[in-house]
Amino acid sequence: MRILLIEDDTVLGAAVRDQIAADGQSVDWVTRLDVAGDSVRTTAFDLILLDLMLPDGRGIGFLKELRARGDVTPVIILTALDQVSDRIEGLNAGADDYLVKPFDLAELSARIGSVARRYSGNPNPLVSHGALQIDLAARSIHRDGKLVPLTAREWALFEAFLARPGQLLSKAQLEEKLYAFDAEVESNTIEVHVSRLRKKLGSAVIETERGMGYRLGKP
Amino acid sequence: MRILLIEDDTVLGAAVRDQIAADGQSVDWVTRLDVAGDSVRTTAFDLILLDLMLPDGRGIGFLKELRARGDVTPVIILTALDQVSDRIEGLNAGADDYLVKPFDLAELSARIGSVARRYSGNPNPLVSHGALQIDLAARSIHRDGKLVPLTAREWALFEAFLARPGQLLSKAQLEEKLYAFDAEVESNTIEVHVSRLRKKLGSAVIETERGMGYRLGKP
DNA sequence: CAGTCCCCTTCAGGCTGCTGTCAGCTTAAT
DNA sequence: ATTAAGCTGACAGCAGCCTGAAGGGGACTG
Repeated sequence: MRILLIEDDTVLGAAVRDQIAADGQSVDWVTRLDVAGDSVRTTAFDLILLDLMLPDGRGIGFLKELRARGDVTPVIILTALDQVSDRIEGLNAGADDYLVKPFDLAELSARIGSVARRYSGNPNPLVSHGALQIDLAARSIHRDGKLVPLTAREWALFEAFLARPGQLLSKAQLEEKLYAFDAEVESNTIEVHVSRLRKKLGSAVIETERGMGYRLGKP
Repeated sequence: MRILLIEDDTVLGAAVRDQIAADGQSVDWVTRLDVAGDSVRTTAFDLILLDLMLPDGRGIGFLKELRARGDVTPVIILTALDQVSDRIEGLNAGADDYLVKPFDLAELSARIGSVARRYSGNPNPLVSHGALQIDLAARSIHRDGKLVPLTAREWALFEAFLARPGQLLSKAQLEEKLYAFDAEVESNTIEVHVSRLRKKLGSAVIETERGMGYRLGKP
């Protein structure tokens, strides 16, 4: 597991680094937020330990920025005792846990293990298709890392395409998928939903075969 | 949990008592050390909140005496003396934690929970989700540091979401979780419980996917 | 055993926003 | 150029969802 330690206190920093190393994890230790910013952009860490009082700014801002970019790397805040509001603010800003200085190194290990375990839970299998990442179990689609919410009908339609990638599907077939036998649709409903899907997922995702039907485009 | 509050300041004492009561704990409030001495001899408390400056002596002495008798009830010191020497003396005398006046009541709740946890065996791992801090083992949730009591059904429901954060869960799936196979629910029970959860935990916690189900919102 | 309290379920009314429909426009094929 | 086929903005209706209120029932107390 790769851990980023952001801490300007050299004594505490060294102690934490050694403790983590003793646990068999690898540590990158930086003492400034700007350096940390570079690190998280170039390396995918599994966990970030963040001190709140640093020479070049407050850690809260760093954390908020991180989350604003959509980064969900777990963060444990290390904070001194008298920063009550900071701690609450930290958790609200998206921290996963906090430790109050001075903390026990064994407790640090425990917290790291806890967070790691929480996040190593088997994630759902992801299907990639071009810029789209599809989590079938969660029914979520990310486009360029951003969540794209689909409505029920849109999902049903998109699922039909995903089930037969590259295969031509006539409107009649699609209607059959979307509407249990009995229901009747007498208009261009499929066209409308395809249009809505393309607007959300990108126009290249579904291709039109004039007179024949639709098919899922190549990634 | 039974808590003994030893504090001679009537304003602060009342505030602390109310806060603890709001957290669902029971409080005994005394203003003198001799009364406190009687209390600890007749009642088994789970936690003692101890002011250091009292009309009939210093709290440190009381604490030392307590420990000398082999009493290991956790003690949190409340002190206006923001002095390192006092803190150290308090901790050396056997205190488990301390709060410097004026302190945040939410912080007090958190500390109480923390101490309680420490003495209930290992510290339980805390899961943070936005403004929520969730103790899965203790089945307790703190929102902005304040305890939010959940009923059995509410917890079962919330747990289902926590198990698969971000994943879409249909009402059918949730019903399966809440009601062992046999039971039948023929109404909008899930909706009602979701509604109650949102009222307690914040409306953004659970998101509705119309026609498909619910999912745990992003922190 | 009566009394009390609180949780759970059910129901009903109100609201939201998805969905199907249509009209007018664009594109492709002949 | 003509025509068929597909695209898309707009909109009304309604299914699905939310929530306050009420009643039943279980657990606890005196």
